[in-house]
Amino acid sequence: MEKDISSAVIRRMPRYYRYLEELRAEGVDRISSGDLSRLMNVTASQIRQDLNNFGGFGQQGYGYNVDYLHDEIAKILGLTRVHPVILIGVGNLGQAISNYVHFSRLSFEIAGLFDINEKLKGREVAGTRIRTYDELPEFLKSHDVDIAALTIPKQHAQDVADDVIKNGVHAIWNFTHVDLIVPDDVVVENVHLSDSLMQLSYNLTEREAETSSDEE
Amino acid sequence: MEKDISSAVIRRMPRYYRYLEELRAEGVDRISSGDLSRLMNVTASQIRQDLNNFGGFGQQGYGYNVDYLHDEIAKILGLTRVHPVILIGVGNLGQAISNYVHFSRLSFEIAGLFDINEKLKGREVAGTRIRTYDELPEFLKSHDVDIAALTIPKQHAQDVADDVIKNGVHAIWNFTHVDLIVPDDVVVENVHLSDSLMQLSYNLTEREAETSSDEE
DNA sequence: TTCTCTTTGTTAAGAATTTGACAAATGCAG
DNA sequence: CTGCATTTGTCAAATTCTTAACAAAGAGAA
Repeated sequence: MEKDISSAVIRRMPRYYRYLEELRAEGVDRISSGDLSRLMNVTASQIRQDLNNFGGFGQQGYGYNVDYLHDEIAKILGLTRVHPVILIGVGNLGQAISNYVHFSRLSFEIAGLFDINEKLKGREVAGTRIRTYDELPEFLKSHDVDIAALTIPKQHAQDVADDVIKNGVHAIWNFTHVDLIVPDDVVVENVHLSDSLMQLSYNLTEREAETSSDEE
Repeated sequence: MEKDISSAVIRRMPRYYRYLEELRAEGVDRISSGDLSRLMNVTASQIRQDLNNFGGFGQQGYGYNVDYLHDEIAKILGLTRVHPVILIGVGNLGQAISNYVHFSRLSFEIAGLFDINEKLKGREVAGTRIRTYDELPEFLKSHDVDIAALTIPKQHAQDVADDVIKNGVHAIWNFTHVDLIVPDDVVVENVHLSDSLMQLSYNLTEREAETSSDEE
């Protein structure tokens, strides 16, 4: 692409996409940045600025065509093709994520499930049978895999990351509570549930402090 | 507290906390912002700046005492008391989250589990029996609940949020794919898995574009 | 104790992000 | 077809966030 887009912008794109899906489902066929800004609770200026990083999708005096903008954002986000995902660690969270990926109408599909626990071998989750971890290298040689989701204890996280990277995976969806060290050409997206919960705890604690001191 | 702390700072605090836990577990008893910066891959300046929002926890010529700083951050994040959590929607994800909260060594405990599905009634997850959704108001009257985790289909999200708020809950951990509309005195923390996956997809797509064009 | 080295807290500069403003383009009513 | 109303794309100002720099404080060696 052209320029480097700021990560602040990228973080907001999926949200735009969600709202456009919603609007499309409701049969709305055009929307102005002003209306969208009221809906999403952001400034209209930010919406226009964000979208213009990728091109002029709107039209003066008209606004944005919902279908068109939706599809353009899908292209931007790389959702126009299906991304095969493997998931490693089929515990509670792993199963939940597998089902989530499997059933969501997103552009991702479960290509394989792996677990260190031999007892799980052969069992099916989200329509896919579980393989043992030692089948992983072989599997990655014969299958095109875009993303590895890591839902394993943090002790193994870095080792498993190293393994999948060594076998050609370039994107990791990391649910473990550690920050992975990876080469420059590998992208990592963290879902740190504990961090999220701690932030909530902070905000809750703040709220209580404010409420009790009767506000300023 | 004193001033309003920027949300950029708050987002980073749980990460500091994680690293301090790790250091403490390793028996390290002091650390300088410089060493921590190398470990965490952020600037030392940012670490000092961030911490100083809350007070001077370090000492010139010495650095920070790991135990002390750990405990101070725990206080800041509101982790020094146990937060009772109810969870609504005991599907795959709900069970995973329940177990996660139950087994993690964090300051949160599952106080109740609720599901609309009558068939689940009485079953146990993470050591807690599942109640039906209509027991919720009664339950909230007799129990002190800090946080409601929502792991339900997005169609019900806003209604359920309204219900728990009406019954006195002030913090929502939202796993649904919609943005909730809540009063000013209610805090919401979103875990939007789909957004996260889309960001990963974007970064992966970008990476591929860069690689194929042989870089600049 | 004294001197040197380390390291913080803090101020200020620099960078990035967000918001505001408006000219130019287009829609739409009459 | 004309003219007013709408709305974008973009430039500039304002704000927020990050990094750099350094004086002051204390650690630790001799």
